[in-house]
Amino acid sequence: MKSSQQRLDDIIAKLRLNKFRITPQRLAILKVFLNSTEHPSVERVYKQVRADFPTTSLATVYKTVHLLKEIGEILEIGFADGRNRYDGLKPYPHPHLICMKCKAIIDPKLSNLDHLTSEVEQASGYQILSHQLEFFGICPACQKK
Amino acid sequence: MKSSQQRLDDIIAKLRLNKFRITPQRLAILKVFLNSTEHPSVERVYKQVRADFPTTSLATVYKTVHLLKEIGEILEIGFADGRNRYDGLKPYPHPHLICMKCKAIIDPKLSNLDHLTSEVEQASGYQILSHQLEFFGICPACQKK
DNA sequence: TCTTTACTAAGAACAATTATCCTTGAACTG
DNA sequence: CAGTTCAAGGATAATTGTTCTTAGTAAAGA
Repeated sequence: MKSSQQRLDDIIAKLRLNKFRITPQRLAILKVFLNSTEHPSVERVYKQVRADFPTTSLATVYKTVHLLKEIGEILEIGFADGRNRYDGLKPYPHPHLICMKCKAIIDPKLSNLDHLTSEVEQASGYQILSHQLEFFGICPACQKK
Repeated sequence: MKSSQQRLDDIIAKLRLNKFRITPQRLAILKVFLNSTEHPSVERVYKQVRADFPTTSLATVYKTVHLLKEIGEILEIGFADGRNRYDGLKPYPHPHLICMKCKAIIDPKLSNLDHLTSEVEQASGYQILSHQLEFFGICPACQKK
């Protein structure tokens, strides 16, 4: 497991390489992602960043999220109602387990899905580039209520 | 495989049973779903229904979609950008294969996923109620271009 | 028939996201 | 270390997909 600091440095290098500027806002947003295990929403990131940079605008957060998504350093977890969430720790396709009550999102351990992907690829003729797998349920804490 | 007519009758019976009225608009919307293999969007359904009922409002389509979702007769396929699509032919969780270029959605053949679900359920303590699995790629037709 | 209730249409309202427009500042140049 | 330049930020308007509100209509029950 790469350290968070190492990862941050790598991303900064990648941004520089692609001629994107390293601004304090971008750094602040990036750090929120690299230190969150709870798959934050844009709103959540915005609030967190505002704590340190009170003048940051929501548009900047959206732009940065878009940028980070673009260079493949965060993963978007899409929802039907538009309340998207993001994963900055494992920015590659992997399953998520979502509590329908408290909206908590965790990463379940699960044997890998590569064989499924190639099964589908073979049968369909599609060239598969990515996938998304979500389980919806009730977490242990919410079950007790 | 149940016939489309049989399925329509069943849904009508279910609506009646739950004291929902059978209106011409609802029938028209329902028929669009039962005759579409292409996983239509709300907009698509709206256009189709307008052909027969030119005064129907978009809100009615949304409401009916919501209702049908509620009683479990259509499946919502959620997208991060809000362009949701629906499946009225197989209203239970099953994988989808989506072309990132032309947005076509098909149902790939795939061995079942129940073991995955129970694997996750065991490991996490969550009570899993549903899941969603999508593969993103390029369809054979779009690959040629 | 009268009454009640559910439903529809239309447009307003909403929330998440994106675009616009002007200003600022990161990073390259000399 | 300035000076310059263009990408990025801030504020806010616009857009998009969806839901709510209101008033009118039609169906079912008394």
